[in-house]
Amino acid sequence: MLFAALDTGLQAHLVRGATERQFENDQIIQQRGSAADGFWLIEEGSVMVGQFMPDGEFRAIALLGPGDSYGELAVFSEKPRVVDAVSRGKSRVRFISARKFLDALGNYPASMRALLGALSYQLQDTLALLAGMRRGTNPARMAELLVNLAGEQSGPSQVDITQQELAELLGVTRVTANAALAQLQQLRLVERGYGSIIVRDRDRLMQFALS
Amino acid sequence: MLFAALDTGLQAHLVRGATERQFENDQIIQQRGSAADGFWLIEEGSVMVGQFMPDGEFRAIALLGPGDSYGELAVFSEKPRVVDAVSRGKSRVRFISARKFLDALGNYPASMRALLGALSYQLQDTLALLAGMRRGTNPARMAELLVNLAGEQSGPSQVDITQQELAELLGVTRVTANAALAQLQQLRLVERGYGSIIVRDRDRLMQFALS
DNA sequence: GAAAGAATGTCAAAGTCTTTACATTCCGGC
DNA sequence: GCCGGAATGTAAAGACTTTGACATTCTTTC
Repeated sequence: MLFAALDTGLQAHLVRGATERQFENDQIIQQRGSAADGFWLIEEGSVMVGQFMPDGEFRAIALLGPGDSYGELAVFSEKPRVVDAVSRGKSRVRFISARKFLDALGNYPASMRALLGALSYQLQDTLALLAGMRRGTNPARMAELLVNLAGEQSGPSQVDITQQELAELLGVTRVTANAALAQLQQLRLVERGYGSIIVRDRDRLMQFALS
Repeated sequence: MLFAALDTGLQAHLVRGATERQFENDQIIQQRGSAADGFWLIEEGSVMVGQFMPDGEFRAIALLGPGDSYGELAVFSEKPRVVDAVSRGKSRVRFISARKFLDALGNYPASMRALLGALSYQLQDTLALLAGMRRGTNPARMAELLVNLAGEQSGPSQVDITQQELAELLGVTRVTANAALAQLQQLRLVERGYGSIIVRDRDRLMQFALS
């Protein structure tokens, strides 16, 4: 995330001057097409970023949690926002205004360089994702997604997410997501729960994703 | 492209100090995983950027032409390159070394800010593409691709590209690409040629892509 | 603890894409 | 002008995904 790339002094300065806001479940935080007057920093809860299609379908891009930021891109590019953001459950976020941010950034040239690096890294990552998108079977893509969601720890861990949300992140239907999970469960890599997935063996799951 | 975002004085300075190189058809210009010691600026010909999959299949990401640059991302992020680049026909490119570039960039703070903007814009664009690409029928995705390739002019225009290359850009087989083109042709939106596609009506094609 | 809502499990039909294969058409070089 | 390689056109079988539908299980809320 980009906010994390900033100088810690700058981070603290921005957080101090930022207003806090709360959002309820399914409440829309930012809408596609709106002007970019700032960006958000998640303090508590989680936010789903994606696009609502004309037919009402939601295509998710990322699931963000505490410490993650979003909406900076539109600030830098000075273009309207291209994604919608929806609160997932209750969430508490800080809004950092564009003007304040850009003004302060001028005093931290090193952070500007760091931002360039972080942005480039993320674009590289996204381009690689774009190329590899249709590669691999659905269970393999699901495995990769779960590895990312499970985080760093190598032991068993629980990911609180519905199959519908997993399907939206993969861009498939719930039926397909369920079938993929069933296959991973048969291999004893994960276990399906109600509103959660337990990752039994992160290492083997990652290996499966690459096959 | 990012190079175009730089100050014209800086552009000229970089081009002067850059070595020129020629590549033959299908020659590999940069390989995934290699270190980023600089970036390329296309002067003549065109370059296909993408990834070679383990099974030898090529998954294309973008088709670049004269004036376009690539390879800057790895320079900024200081990570290995994530994409392969292959010359399409003969091409002439300039190699701009990373050290020279980063040194010079320090003297142009405004260009640094412009780069942030350009990078953000491109990441926004790619993210939107990622969300949109995941679904939509193949003819619609083909229509969108052709609109991008055809460029700005609204009259009929010819795109010199094979169906195999179009298929690689979409991530489908040639059979599917051909079927999609056939459907677009039936609607009189495009015309299939030998090694080229004629875009008959760019506006209606764009409209079709969004349906 | 009963009811309502949310989430999961499953099935079958319909549609789409890939794979494999082969025929045809176009273009450049001799 | 002919020939060979490159590119396109097409067909059929098989695999996978979506759609629509319905049953079941789990959780929360009165």
